[in-house]
Amino acid sequence: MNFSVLIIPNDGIAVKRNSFYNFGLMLSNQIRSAFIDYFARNGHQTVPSSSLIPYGDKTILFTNAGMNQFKNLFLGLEKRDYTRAVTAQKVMRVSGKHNDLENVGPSPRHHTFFEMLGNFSFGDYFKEDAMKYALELVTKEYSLDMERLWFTIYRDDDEAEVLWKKLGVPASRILRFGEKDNFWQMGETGPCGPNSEIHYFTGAKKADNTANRVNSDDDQVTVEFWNLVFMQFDRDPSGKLTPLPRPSIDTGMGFERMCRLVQGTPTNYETDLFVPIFDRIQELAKHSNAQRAEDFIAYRVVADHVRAASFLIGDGVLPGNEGRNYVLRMILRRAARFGRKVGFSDPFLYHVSESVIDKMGEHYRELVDRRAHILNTIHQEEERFARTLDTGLQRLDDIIDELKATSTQTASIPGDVAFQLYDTFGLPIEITKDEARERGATVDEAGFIAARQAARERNRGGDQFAADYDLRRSYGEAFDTLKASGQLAPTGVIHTPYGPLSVNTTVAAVLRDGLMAEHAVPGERVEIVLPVTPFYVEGGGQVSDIGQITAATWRVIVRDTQRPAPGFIAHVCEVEYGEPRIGDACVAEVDAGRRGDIMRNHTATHLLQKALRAILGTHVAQQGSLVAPDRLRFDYSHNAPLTPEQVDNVTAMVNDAILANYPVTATERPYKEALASGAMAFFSEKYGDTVRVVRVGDTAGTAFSMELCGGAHVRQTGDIGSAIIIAETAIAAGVRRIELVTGHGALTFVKRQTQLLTQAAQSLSTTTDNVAAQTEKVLSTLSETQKALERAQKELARARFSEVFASATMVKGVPTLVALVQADTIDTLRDMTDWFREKRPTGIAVLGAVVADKPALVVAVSKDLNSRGLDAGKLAREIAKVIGGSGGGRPTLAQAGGKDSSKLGSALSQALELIDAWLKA
RNA sequence: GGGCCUGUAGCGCAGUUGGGAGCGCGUCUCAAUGGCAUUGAGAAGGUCAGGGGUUCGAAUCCCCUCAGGUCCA
Repeated sequence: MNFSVLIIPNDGIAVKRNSFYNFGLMLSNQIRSAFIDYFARNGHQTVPSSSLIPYGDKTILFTNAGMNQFKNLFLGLEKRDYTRAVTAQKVMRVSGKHNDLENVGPSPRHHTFFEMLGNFSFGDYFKEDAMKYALELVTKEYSLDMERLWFTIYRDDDEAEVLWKKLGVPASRILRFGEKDNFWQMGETGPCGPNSEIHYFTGAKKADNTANRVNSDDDQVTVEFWNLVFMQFDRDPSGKLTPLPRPSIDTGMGFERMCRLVQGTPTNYETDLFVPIFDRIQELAKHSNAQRAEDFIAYRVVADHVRAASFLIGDGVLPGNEGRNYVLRMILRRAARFGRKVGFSDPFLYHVSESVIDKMGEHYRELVDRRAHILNTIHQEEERFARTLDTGLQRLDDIIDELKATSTQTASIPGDVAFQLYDTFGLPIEITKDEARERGATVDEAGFIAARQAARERNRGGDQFAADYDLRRSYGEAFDTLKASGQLAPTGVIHTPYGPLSVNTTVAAVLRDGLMAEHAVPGERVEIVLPVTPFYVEGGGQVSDIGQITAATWRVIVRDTQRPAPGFIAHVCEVEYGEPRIGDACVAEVDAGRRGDIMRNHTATHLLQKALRAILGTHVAQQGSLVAPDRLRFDYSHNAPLTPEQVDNVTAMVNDAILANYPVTATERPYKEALASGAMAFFSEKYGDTVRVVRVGDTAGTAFSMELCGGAHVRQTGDIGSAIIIAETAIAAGVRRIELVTGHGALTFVKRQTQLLTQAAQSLSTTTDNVAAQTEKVLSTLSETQKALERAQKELARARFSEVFASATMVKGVPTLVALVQADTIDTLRDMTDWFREKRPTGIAVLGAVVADKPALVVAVSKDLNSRGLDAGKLAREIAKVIGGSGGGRPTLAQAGGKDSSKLGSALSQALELIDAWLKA
């Protein structure tokens, strides 16, 4: 190890400032597990980190806090069988009030990706216990010094002060701050409350351990590391706070900071989370220790960004040009850029990623499971960036050449040009500057910044997520009311999508835009809630069921099925006749034919995925899927088009599985056990503690396919009938899409293809077997005939031209041909002027013809006559006026067109007059 | 979601107030050589991404769509 420890002298307060390599301090993995174990011992359910891609939450780009996955619990929309939880949560923050990408690197404490340790109480314990746990963990487990701790509380939260004191915190260490620092809220409305932050003094001199360093942004001697949020109010749209019946706890501890504090390092980057990554970079760069110290900013940027990229890709994000895909591309390119700065010229980030996977893979298994995919994706993006730089630099070189050619002074690249290179061609300004410097040119940086500012202002977009929360809130209220009144079971709607497709039940509620209504009238669009429903709700790519609900006096058509909150299912209906009312007995029936088609396609999706992995390799991972009645669409990671053979092989494997008529079974199992048995789980899907495993294959032996899936499937693969791939396309870099039809869809497809083939055969007067050969024959005959025709037309035109050529005259000693000819195309006219030129190298030809019912003129003037002021373009323009059109062209050859064919003759005679007049002058 | 750039022969590309679709590489044929490398001559190959509009006339100007690139939210 070539890591040297920064020893800071201390003047007497107990402090640990040791290298973890030398003194066996806690390593990051131990620091993480100490947190989790501590809360697990205290009755908390250990919940795995959720994906960085937020599930079912369109208001955020990335998971940005530990509480994200519990949002519905805090909002009261969801219940789980535990009331205390502890997590180590993967978190991404790229932009926001406290975070700017530009800070990452220079700043000792900003990261894009980091981990958030948190304990949560959902209406279980509150302030006092949360504080007690926090203090005990920090002082006993992490052995931080009580003398160095500071506690901030919200201005009005007297209770917090009393409780901290009760736990032994001196009053002098409890500081009060306002909303900005110590009041937390999820959004404009909803749960909120005061919080209390714990800070730690890291300085060496006792005299510096003062209150004014707490929450001082420019001084990181005293750092905040844990925020305890006391969720105790609900804020309504008017801003009024009402106490929550069951207050909750949400805490977040910055893991990297805690590692820094426990390991006593000057910044997060000297902890064992980053040092192995730095070592790898140094090894790859072949840097000396001095170079490594010199380039610390680049090391930090590369390490941070590769960490973030590895985790993002591990959670299913691919580099792209919008949303979170763009963020991934941006950080990868920023890392590559900093890499170039310190001497890397070839792709290297994917090698750095190896060290990230090695370091973090023990806790985050997805990194190890998707190692090849992660490394591959990073490598590809590095190469793509290299190509972008190549074309950008080429363009820049051309610009510099031009500047140098047009000016004798030092070439200066205008700001807007530099900005265009960046904005349009992706060439970073730093690289533009470097290249310019090497070529002895400068860049107008102020102009660049101004251009970028102007572009930002142009680009102001609109807000999108406004109404979402209010709507969710009204559904939540309706849901609570229905459960309270007993119209729905305490767990919500009983969902039976895998059972019989028709059930007898009663209407629990009629909703209009999420609000409770008494009844509905014919033609109206409402949502009907039933205590039990067989309707499938869109999920896992499978579309919602449609169908009907019928009662003695009314019937509604179910157009869609939605789940506004977990356990709450609404049927979007159109009233056909009668007036549905709450309490009416009714029969809910799923459109069974359509559902059958959907199930065939869903099971076929599993077979397809298995076949693709078998034939293309295990890097094939689902990127998205649509299971509709008429077809299925399957997007997966793979970086090349399938060859026809591969398509054949995949089709054969899927159909063999269908013909094998494997049974399809679904079982509920604990998540971990399911994974251990080899079931495939997907990126960005959210799974509960128990999962449904869909297995295709005989009960004995290895399964053909096994996936976690909540969808509806056929009972035997034979039910699928047959499967046909109808399209194989690219949808993004590294992602391909297959469309496939089964059952009725396959029949329809084959029928259509057969019809087309039969029609083609009939048109060709041959049998279907001979269509290909016959087509080839007809095409070659056609092409020969066309050529023969062209030759004949040309000969005819030549013959006509010979006649016309005889009428050529001498005007003022210049051979001149002005004539009305027969020609089928303008090209023929032009050919004729060429033939004239062959015979009379010096001369003028003006030919007119009626082409496609319109008058056309071609004027040819030999080059030597141009110098005498004769211009074909001018002449064409002039005489075109006569036929009601206009024309133009080059000085030697021009053409004109018009509308009035009857005037062609007079146009030609005018041409003769003009030529005569011009030659005279 | 918005801005900008690009889309022309199998591949890489040029195409200038709108007026004759080209270049290089590759492919095929013939010839020189005993054969290959090579050289020479010739040929094939194009819905100018797609659709609509303006114009006598559109690869070129305008609008829409699609695909790729790129920046921003």
